[in-house]
Amino acid sequence: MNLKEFSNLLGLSPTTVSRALSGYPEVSEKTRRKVNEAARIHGYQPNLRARALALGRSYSIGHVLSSSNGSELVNPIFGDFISGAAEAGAARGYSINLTIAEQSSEESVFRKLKAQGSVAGIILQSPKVHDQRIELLKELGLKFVVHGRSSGVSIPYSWVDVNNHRAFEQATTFLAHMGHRRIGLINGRQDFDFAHRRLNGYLQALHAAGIEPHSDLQTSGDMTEANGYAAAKAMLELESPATAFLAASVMSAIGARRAIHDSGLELPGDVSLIAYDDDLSYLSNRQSPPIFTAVRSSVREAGERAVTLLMSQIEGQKVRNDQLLLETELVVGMSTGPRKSVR
Amino acid sequence: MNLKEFSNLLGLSPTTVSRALSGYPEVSEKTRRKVNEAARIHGYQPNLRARALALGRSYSIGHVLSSSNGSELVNPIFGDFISGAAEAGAARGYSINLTIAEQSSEESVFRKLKAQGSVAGIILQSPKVHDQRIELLKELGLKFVVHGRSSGVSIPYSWVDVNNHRAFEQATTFLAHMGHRRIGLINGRQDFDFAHRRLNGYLQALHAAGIEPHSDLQTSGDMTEANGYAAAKAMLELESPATAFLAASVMSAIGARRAIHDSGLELPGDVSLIAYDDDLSYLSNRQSPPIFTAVRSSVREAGERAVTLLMSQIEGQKVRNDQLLLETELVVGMSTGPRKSVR
DNA sequence: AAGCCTATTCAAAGCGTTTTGAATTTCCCT
DNA sequence: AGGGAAATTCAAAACGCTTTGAATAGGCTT
Repeated sequence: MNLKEFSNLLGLSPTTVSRALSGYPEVSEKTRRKVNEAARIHGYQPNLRARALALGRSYSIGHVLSSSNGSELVNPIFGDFISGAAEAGAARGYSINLTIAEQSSEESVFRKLKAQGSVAGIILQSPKVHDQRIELLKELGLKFVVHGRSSGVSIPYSWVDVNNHRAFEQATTFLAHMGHRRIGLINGRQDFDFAHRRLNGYLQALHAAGIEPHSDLQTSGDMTEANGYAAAKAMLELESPATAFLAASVMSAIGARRAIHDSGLELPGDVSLIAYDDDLSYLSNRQSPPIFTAVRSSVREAGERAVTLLMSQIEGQKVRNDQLLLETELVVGMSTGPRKSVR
Repeated sequence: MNLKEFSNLLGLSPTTVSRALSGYPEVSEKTRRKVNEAARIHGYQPNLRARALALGRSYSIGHVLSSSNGSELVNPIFGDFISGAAEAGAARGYSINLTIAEQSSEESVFRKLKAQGSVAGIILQSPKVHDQRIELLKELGLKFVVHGRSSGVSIPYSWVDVNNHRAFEQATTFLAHMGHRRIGLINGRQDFDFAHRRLNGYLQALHAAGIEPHSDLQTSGDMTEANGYAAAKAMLELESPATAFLAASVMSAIGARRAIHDSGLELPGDVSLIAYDDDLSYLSNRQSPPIFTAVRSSVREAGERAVTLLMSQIEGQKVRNDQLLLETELVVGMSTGPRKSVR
């Protein structure tokens, strides 16, 4: 059923019906009630495609997954992030439009999104260091919010990020205070901006504690269980092995834990371990006490915040460059303890 | 730039230009080349909203996440599944339209999707036993494919599913052949159909091996690390403890592994463990030998297959009820071994 | 070169909304 | 009762595309 049919049914003009449904003031209370009632009964809903065309805007938020020739891994935080984003969007009648693109064709996908007018705005996730996409989106005039920041990009843009620097500085300091001096960093991939910032936080804390950084004690790679295992294993087999670890995700922490057990060591008796905890719903570290001592920030919340920021940009008239820095919370769990004196 | 402007630029009518771009035969090769060239140069792309309206159909595939009052966990397989789905969709110019709804309002979301004509079809995930949504979608006349099946739904519908029954039967039999008779099942939530089928496969294998099932050795719950831990822990503390486990996901298997270590036992020396492996990209069990012995089927592939099936339903004229049963592969890894004679 | 058929191109209508500007109704005051 | 302002309602245009049915150009045949 379309608007014309529906308004005929009521003996009203399409104009009035449309206005009644959209809550415009120039329609009498009586007819508004009548219209709403009838809409409910007959199940009439304006066709979204026509509406989008007439209004010249779309009610969806774009998100482009990058597949980089199929080999790249799906971001483990994607599910929680997008669920938060979808929730915040749904509250204002927006849905998420998901596309996938190889890295090489990502630019053309953005251009297409712009030309086709299929999205009202875009959420950009996991930016690299000096991420090209930010400049591209600005240039295209698309509204967007970045989840994370990109060092080296100088133009202003909206973002929501966690204070990764501070989180890792704090975690490192915590370990140093417990007497650890051989602290292994199991970081995410170096080309991602957040990993870059985490490394800096780690280094700064080491410096403050008067500890010499060692390249043997720093690795980076995909945040998988397997990589966490391999990294920790290697650092435990050093001549002067690590006595504590800092893992960039609970997943790598789990791998590190396996390496520790495999080496016949105990957690936290022999070795300490702090994880960065995205508070993923399927990987909860919220029991009390938490399994892992962790610096925690909910990625689901970040998704909500990012979309909320995007909304205000879409619905407001002028381009804004809002920025939101979320702080992590240090939760002490069962994976850290003082350094064993003898080893 | 819109079609009218663009065609003026070329000195052609909108009709011809539109046809040239869509590859219709009644336009000369020469003008087609000219049009395509110009489109490339000026970056013209037909507005998708207008196109969708004119064509009366949309180029997106709906997926409704259920949030059930915020407490429900994001499905851990969601990321990989949707990435596969998006990839298969992108190949044919479709994108994924993501909405979130509380369980109570899910029905109205589907109705809205239908009335607003915003999607060409729907992917339904993780059906419950006797899932109401299937009948609803049929009734609404929406095209859809279910990832999984729903026992108790008798009307025909399209689905892509893994042979969960056979997978768990096979895994259980494998353990039984190694001498295990106290095999603990750490299952997913019982209301999900797949968990139901897995239980049946497990029971059937026990029966075939002449092993009496025991309710102490069967748990079900969210497939998290924490639940895997708790379940395994409890089964190891029984008077006559489990000597082997069957975990419904790698995540719960990781929890079970922690429980095993916590109890001072060795894997696979003292206890064996088989996981159901969705082949998630961030939770890879693909090293050789694999960490866990597992029954494996890629959920990413399932996403691709589901969308492919949906496409043929959308683009074909008649409603089809295609069904695709994927088999799992048993991979032997480092977590299983013969039952220890003494214990 | 005229005539006819086919290959191209075009003008206009339609998709289902929203919105502008005009027309109508209602209400109140004198 | 008549007039004017305010409150409602309406007809028609617009959004940017696709497609129908008509018109024109082009190519062959005689």
